[in-house]
Amino acid sequence: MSDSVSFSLFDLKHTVESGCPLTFHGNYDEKHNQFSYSYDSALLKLKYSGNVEKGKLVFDSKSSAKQEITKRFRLSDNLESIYRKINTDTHVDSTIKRYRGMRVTLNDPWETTLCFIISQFNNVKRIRLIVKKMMDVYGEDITDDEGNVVAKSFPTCEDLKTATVKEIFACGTGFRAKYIAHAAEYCTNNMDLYKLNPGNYEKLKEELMEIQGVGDKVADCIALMGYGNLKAFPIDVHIRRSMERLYFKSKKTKIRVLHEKAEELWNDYRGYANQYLFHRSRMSQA
DNA sequence: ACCCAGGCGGGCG
DNA sequence: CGCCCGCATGGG
Repeated sequence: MSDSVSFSLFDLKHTVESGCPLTFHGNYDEKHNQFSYSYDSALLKLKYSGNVEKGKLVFDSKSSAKQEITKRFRLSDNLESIYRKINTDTHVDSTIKRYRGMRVTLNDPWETTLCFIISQFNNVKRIRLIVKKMMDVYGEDITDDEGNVVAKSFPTCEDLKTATVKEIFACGTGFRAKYIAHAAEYCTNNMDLYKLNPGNYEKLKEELMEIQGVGDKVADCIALMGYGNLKAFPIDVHIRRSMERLYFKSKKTKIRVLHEKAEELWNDYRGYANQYLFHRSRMSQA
């Protein structure tokens, strides 16, 4: 038995290939327009039908799946309205047209934290490799009706809290291993990520930065993709280059000034502007 | 071979 | 404070 969620304006491909946590832990099949990822001890398989303007996601019936999908892909966001708010210049305009329907995703806070600690000084392809390895080693088996292992769950911070730095290093995490071990321990014993206030941008970011290995940029990634705070604006090399070229005559500009500019231009929706600018920059580089 | 990748913490001035 | 450096690893 199957169920579905209808949407207007949603691009599955660019959304799941945007470098969000789903990119790292899920699997996208472009040929069949399908995406699968582990959720709630099961493998959730989505089939995309229709087009970017109007269509539906079809999946095997499960009580909480509909709610999960709507929430995860932020299908309740009014994208047209957000586009109007961030469309400040011709570069943004052409970017939102090119990747029309791409949505910011809302992911589990711990999963987002782990993914973006791994992301530092790294590239998307290798982040995915490392995350998959971590899932393989520390995740729990997800089985089908016959008992075959069809996937692994994403490891919780508790799943990781007893892991040694050496073991985590063996997953290919490199110098980030000590950060991951600390984060798992800290988020299990000292900070409950699920009790932070998603709406208070400054406070949220400040609290996230108490975790070793979480700095300004990673905290913004977690605030945006783990808590859904659209004021968050992660500044990485791609964003930095794009903004310096577009708004600062290609001059080297301080991170603080770039944050101020993003707030001035896109205000409460700068996280969405970030997603589009980042994606365009990364795509055109590849 | 060389360069870069969704940066970070630590150390120094 | 701000700046500079080292850091694991694999793909172009």
